[in-house]
Amino acid sequence: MYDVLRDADPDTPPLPGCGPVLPLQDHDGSPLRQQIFEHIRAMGQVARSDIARALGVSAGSVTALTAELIAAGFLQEVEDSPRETGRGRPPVALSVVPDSSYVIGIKISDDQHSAVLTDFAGNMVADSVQPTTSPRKSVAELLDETVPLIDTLLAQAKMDMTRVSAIGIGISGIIDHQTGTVPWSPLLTETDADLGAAFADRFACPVYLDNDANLLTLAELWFGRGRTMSDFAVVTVEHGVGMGLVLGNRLFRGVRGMGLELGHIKVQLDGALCRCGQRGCLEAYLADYALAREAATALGQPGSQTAAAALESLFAEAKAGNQAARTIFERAGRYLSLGLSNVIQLFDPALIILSGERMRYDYLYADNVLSEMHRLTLETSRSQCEVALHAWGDLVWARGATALALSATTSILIGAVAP
Amino acid sequence: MYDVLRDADPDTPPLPGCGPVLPLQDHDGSPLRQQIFEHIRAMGQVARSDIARALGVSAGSVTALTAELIAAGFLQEVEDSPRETGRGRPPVALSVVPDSSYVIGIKISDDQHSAVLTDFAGNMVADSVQPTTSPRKSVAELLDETVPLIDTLLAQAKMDMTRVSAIGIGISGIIDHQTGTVPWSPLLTETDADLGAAFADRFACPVYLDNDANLLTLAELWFGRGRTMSDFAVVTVEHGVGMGLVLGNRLFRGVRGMGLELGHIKVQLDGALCRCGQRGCLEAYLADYALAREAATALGQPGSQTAAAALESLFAEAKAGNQAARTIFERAGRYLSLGLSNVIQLFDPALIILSGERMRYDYLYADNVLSEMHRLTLETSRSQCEVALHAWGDLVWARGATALALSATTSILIGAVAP
DNA sequence: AAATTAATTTTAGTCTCTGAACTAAATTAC
DNA sequence: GTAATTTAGTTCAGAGACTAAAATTAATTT
Repeated sequence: MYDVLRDADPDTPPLPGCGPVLPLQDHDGSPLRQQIFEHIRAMGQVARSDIARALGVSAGSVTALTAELIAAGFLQEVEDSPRETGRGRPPVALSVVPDSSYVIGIKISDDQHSAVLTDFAGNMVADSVQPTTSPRKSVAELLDETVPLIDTLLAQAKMDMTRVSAIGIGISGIIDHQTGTVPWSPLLTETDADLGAAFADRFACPVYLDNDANLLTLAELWFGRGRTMSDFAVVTVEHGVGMGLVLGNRLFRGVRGMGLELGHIKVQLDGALCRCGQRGCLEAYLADYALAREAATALGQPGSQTAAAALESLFAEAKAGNQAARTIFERAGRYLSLGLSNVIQLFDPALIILSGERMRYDYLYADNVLSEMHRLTLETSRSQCEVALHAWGDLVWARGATALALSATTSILIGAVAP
Repeated sequence: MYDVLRDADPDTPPLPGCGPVLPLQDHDGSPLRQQIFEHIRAMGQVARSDIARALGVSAGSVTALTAELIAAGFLQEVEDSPRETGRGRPPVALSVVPDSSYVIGIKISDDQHSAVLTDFAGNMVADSVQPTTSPRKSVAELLDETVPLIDTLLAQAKMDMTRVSAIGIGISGIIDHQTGTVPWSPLLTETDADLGAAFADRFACPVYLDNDANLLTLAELWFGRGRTMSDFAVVTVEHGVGMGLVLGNRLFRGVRGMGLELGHIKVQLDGALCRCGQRGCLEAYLADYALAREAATALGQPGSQTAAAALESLFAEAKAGNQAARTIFERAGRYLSLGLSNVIQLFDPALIILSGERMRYDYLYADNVLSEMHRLTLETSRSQCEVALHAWGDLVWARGATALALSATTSILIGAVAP
């Protein structure tokens, strides 16, 4: 019933290119030059005539604008002609010049930081991971920790910072994407930290910030299943319960940029205690610490072990047939159904992607969770919501951060190409 | 604590004009001609120079485009100059020619239909109400019932259909705004009724359809508090619990046009039975039939009376000090808090308007509902959500329907003005 | 080799909107 | 009362972004 996606799925050859494949419904804002560039990157390679047809613009415009982009070094003609079948003059495919620009994506975590270097065509060129000791630190300490991370990355690709156009950074907490500030994060000792500016200063490079859930959503939009969907939701269950939403190929960040806190919608009056201090939050029934708490009670496990370890042993117990352990997962599964059903009821997406690194607790992602979700949802026949499970490697977040940097960098660089 | 708005509030003189006052953030799509027209209508009357400043366009463009619109009969210069204070040449205000076009808004209900005639400047010119006997009928019967409704309306304004440019219709149920079809409605015997086409045929006029909650939201956006807010949510508690959302001055209808079913989000696993057949829906704790059901149980009232009557006597009992009646309202109030808190958590609006005709059960709209809502919400200091209570007359829905027709008609008529 | 087909390129506009110069109508300074 | 000052509105050449249609190029058929 679930549509399970894995990174190295052999039977689904990855689409060429990166970024959303479908055109924006509302693509008035961006000039045609940028639309053409983004279409070429999304398709991997396309001929001018196909671009004209796909975007519904005249061939003359495509010739003129691609000529500018070729002259500026962002596009190139592909030598070997891919299509030999046609009758008339063979099309000449265009593609993005990969090393016309690079971006770095960084994910800050409590136990390790990861980084990815991506070229302008969206190819992952290098990656590095750096363990960290203290989960919570000052901005200055964080900056110092990031230097070797980026050094390793650049050394791997035999590059230096001068060719990097932007850095995207993901960190959990309350993030103000607009200003690049962090009102609060569990990983920082400061509040209202001007993290974006601090990084921009240190690395002399534009910096873009966002939270985990949005990064994951961008990763789906740029590199995953979401590329062929212009509207979808992403739900992730990890330390907390997060959600992201894409509307018309664009990340929706909530009216004032702080919405989509799926983990803290209330699913029970006076319900279970959440780490946010309130009661009845969805997260309090579903996140790792919630299950670990129940494991400690039901199985008499010591409360001293980490949430991850408690969860592992709870999972093993359930697998071994322990009924109490199973009940814990089952209840969590029912609450997941309820949460997903509420997402469908409010946003009516055509697709929900359950994404993240730990999508592997069968009990949580069993078929009956899905059927319970549909049972809890008022759906007209035409609008059954599809649900896909996408287990990524641990570099997803950093890749999502490169998508963030890439999309911002693209409009700047391509917008600056003069006629 | 609540910001209570009433239609005839003496201390808040109504803003002139109609429609959103704030410009669209993303107003690339509409040509400048339409932007100028809509700005003039929103302001009631403005001088050309003010338009240029407000929209950030050159004065030359404003002169040229307004000249076209004046020639086409949509705009006029206002004779008496309103501002006498300035130094230089006095500005000449422009305003919409009210009778350049008219639209009709119709609300279909179970017990009565109402209609409003609005001129192109947004003024309500006439209204009529027609009782109906059977709550559920065929499209053909509905059409027949609508004829006298519209006849009365036109007679009142001494007009005929030839001057009406569009009809907006609101009906409860599952409405497909795009196609004008009604997959299901409690007021129709047919399913998948092509209601829009049927009306368009009968009245020889473009017809636009939408559901109650969206109409109410449009009424707020065009004529109410929402005019000065480009992003807000509307929540209404009537027969059911409805919700509407405005993002960037535009009505957000959910990804596929069927979302925002706030009444059917689940707030309790295996909770109270909802009329949709499922359990634990917010509506099952909050809508009139839910309260009436509890009233029947707690007060031993006969189940035979209407929900409205049961609710009235329950309210009277509560007012008189009946503890059981009070408890019913109190619990409903807590669930309202919970529902509002979930709206804030997911959408993060700056304002929620509690709107509708029956905003008068103090117990439901008491200050402690509001404080409970804030208590249930994770809010950073900068983003406290404001809540306003807006009690409209029973023509709100029909007025909202005129807004629907007006916005569609405007782009057609103004777009057709040739240079 | 000529006809046909399809992909680009060129060229001559069209549309929309801006910017700067110019006119119009009032107030204020002397 | 007249000139300087201010603000509103008008005119018009032209930039920028595209389009439409003719011209060119390069292959496939016949």
